[in-house]
Formats: sequence, structure tokens, C-alpha cells
Amino acid sequence: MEEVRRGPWTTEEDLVLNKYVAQHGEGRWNALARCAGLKRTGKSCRLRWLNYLRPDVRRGNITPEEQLLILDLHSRWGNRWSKIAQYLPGRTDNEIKNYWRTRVQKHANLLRCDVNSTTFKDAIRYVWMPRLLERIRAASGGAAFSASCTSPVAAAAADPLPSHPLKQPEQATLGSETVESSPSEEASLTIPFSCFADCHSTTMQGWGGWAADSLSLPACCDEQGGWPAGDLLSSESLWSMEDDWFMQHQIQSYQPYCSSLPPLK
DNA sequence: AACCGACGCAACCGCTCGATC
DNA sequence: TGATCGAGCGGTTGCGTCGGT
Repeated sequence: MEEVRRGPWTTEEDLVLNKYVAQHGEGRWNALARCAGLKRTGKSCRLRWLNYLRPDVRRGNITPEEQLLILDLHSRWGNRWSKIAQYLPGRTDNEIKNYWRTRVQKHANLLRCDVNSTTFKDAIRYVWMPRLLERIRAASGGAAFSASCTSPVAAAAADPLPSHPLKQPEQATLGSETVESSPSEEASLTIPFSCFADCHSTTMQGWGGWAADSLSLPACCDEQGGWPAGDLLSSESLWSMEDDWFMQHQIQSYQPYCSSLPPLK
């Protein structure tokens, strides 16, 4: 029994795997590993291909549009990374999972609340996501979104304030492809990748900059590490951390979208 | 320049599920 | 119907990098 290689893949191994998949296609990974002469497990080959070698894998920072989508889909489905990844072309479940753990959970820690707590979910929904919408809208000038977006997220980003005619399409769409959806769960989900592409050139600094400013506010937390007592949105501390424009428009504009979401599981 | 801790990402591990026999 | 195997998923780990001291 030949020893199985572990650890980082070499360039040579990548070339072999690439060549073999190009010639024979994906699947039957154990057999592939054997036939290609790779001293790796089938699992390892599959993972390397899906997460790194696939030609359509996207690299670089998660864009604000992608962040918004991740937050939205995670609020619906939880840690269903592969399912979430289906709606972010070129992004892998591993990448999204890493993003969540490194960025989102970090902010939950900074706020000293559990990432699964209602408090943090509310913060995401009523503070973080509206801020993302604001940033996306500012970066795109609004026009890029309004042309092609049909998702609630995109509609909320594209529509002039304060009205948001939220659409309820029958099926979810992935770019030009239709994605199978169960009516009860995903009926209102249409993902605007065409408009995402429009906005990719406006990639911002990412999570660490402005998001930290808007969420990492220990002063908002009480001594137990939670938000101050009372309703999150009416908290004086929370109000004071956002600018007037956001308070007057963003939350108002976003709430119809939030209320249109299917119940969280 | 050296050290050190935090961070981010690639890769691994254990488990589940479905197909096949 | 149970055993086996391949594939996929979510959680976890290990290591390289980078910034601060």
C-alpha cells in the first residue's frame, strides 16, 4: 500500500489533476486519483479541484454585493455553505465558510454576543445589511442595479426611497440559469448576478474597514456584553452610532424587505 | 532585525446520504 | 435488507503571512 500524500499541493500535482480532469472529466475521484498517478485520496483531489483548480473559481475579496447575499442567505439557511455557494458563482462553500468564520464571527465576538443570538441577527439585519445596501448603492450610483435586478435585496438597493415594490418571482435564478427551488422556502429568491457583475469593478475595501466602524461599538453593549435593554432599533446607543441619513432612510427602506423574507428557521 | 501574536485560507477529518449490489 | 462505496457537507486544524512591538 503506497503512502498517501497530505498537505499542500505542489504545482506538479495541480498540473496532473488539471490535465486528467480536462481529459476525463470530474467524478469518481478515488479512481481518478489512482489512474492519474496522484498519491492523494479521492477526497483530496475533489477538494483541490473544486476549491482551487476549477476554471471558474473566483479570486479576490468578497464584494459588498456578495457580503449582502451571504448575510441574507445565511439568515435563511444557516450554515448551509454549499447551498449558499450555489448563489455565488465562482465562490466555493469553503470560501464562504471561511469568510463567515473569520469576518462575521469576529464581529460577533467584538460585540460580545453569540453569532447565533437574536441580538446579533438583528444587528445584521437592521444595521449591517442596510449599510451594505447603502454602500452598494453609493458605489453603483444606483443605475447599475436598477437595470437588471429582481431580487428583494437588489430591488431594495435599486429602488428610490422610500418605496420598495418587492417582487416575488416563482423561481430563483442564478445568472441566466434557473435554479430549482422549493416554493415554500425559496419562492422569493432571485439572485441578481448580472447586476453583481456590473458592480464588481467597484469592489471596496471590504469588511474590515467600514463594517468595523459601524458594528464594533463596545459602548453599545451593556456589562453583560449584550445590547442595551429595550428594542434594538430604538436604543439610543444604537441610534447614535449611525448618521442621520441612514436612520431616516435606510432602516425604513429596508424593513419592507426584511418583512418579506420567509420566516427564519 | 527578530520575535510574536493575530489572521486568513487551504486542507483535512468525521459524518451522513444515496446508489448499488 | 444490510453491507459497501463514492460523493458531499460542515466543522476543525495547521501553516504561511503580515503587522505590531
